[in-house]
Amino acid sequence: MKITAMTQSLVLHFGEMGSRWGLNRTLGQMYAVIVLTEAPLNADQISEALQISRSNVSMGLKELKSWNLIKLQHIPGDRKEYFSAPSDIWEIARTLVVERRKRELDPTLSTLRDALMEQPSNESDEYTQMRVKQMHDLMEMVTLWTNEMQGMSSEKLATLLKMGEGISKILDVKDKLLLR
Amino acid sequence: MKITAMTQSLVLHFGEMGSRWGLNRTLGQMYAVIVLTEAPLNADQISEALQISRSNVSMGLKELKSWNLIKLQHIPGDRKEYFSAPSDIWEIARTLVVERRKRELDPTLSTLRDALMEQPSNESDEYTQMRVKQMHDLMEMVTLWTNEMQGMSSEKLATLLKMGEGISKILDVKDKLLLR
DNA sequence: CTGAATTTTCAGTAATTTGTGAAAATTGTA
DNA sequence: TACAATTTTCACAAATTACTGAAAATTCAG
Repeated sequence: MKITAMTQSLVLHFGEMGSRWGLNRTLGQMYAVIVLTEAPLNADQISEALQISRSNVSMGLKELKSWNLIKLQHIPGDRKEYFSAPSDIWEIARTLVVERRKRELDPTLSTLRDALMEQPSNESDEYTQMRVKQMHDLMEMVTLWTNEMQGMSSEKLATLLKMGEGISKILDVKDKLLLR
Repeated sequence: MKITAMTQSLVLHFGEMGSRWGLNRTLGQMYAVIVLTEAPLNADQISEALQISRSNVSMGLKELKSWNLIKLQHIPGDRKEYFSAPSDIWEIARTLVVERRKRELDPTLSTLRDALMEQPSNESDEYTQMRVKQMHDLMEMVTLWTNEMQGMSSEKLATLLKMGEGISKILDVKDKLLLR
């Protein structure tokens, strides 16, 4: 499959960024081409578009599946598997947030909890546990938020995010009008 | 410098996580020991605590400086440089968010803008641009939010984050009571 | 059930990233 | 200014991660 110059340059950029996003170059490129192309793509097309081996594509697809970022579909009369990204960009964002949380926060939260269970052996450990507690509480709040986000419709999420600079004011209003 | 068993196990964990956080193993370990230790540390102490070379510490500190994650201080009568993390965990979180945004979002936002300026050469490019527009708008909103976050006090940030499941309700209330 | 089409696995290699020691540069005090 | 203490740089080595082709496994139409 041939890709346009515009797609090509975007694909290269997302490849560069891939590693910063906890993926890697190839995964970034693969997801870019899938997201930016309207029609579902099969592995051979991706392999050709990105000039990477078929086996590399297979491994990449496996990874993208584990991130829940792609949808598998079949085309009548064609035995190949075709992949596409959700058409709703908010759905992609929601998925990314929750999957990153799983990978970046959950394991740490569990380790922090373990550390809090231990008996501090001296003042140094007491300070350490104090810090651990702070981190733990913060991360738990972030987890609550990402869970909340999962339950929100794309419309509501868009509204919330659009509030941007308004959020601080809403907080004030809430304090003043609703909770006292 | 000797570190306690508790700190040791936390340091190892943060090392593991380091790479998932856009840092790397050593950087994760270094920041962990700095955050979890009450007293400011010098490069030799870090080198000894983590069993890594002095030059590696130097490079790591350089990187942590570029992330604005550590504070340099001097101890009277000692020529060495000592480093510590902010005592306010929210300050650390704010810094992490803005620095990650700089590295993970800003460059992409700029690339997406460029792509939107181009003239689509066919329908395929038109679809691509539509997707690019969606991503661009979403990322711009996230940027707005992180900017907003920078201006918020730790107390306010904690209040906001604590709202957790309440956020959705606040949104509803805002719609009903305040904007009509 | 058979076999061609398709996908996955995996061992070896290639590419990239990280870590080290030695040397250079910088700092600050006497 | 001179020099010892300290930090930084950098070329190379070590470790890790990513990619490939070939072979194995799976799928499904006939």
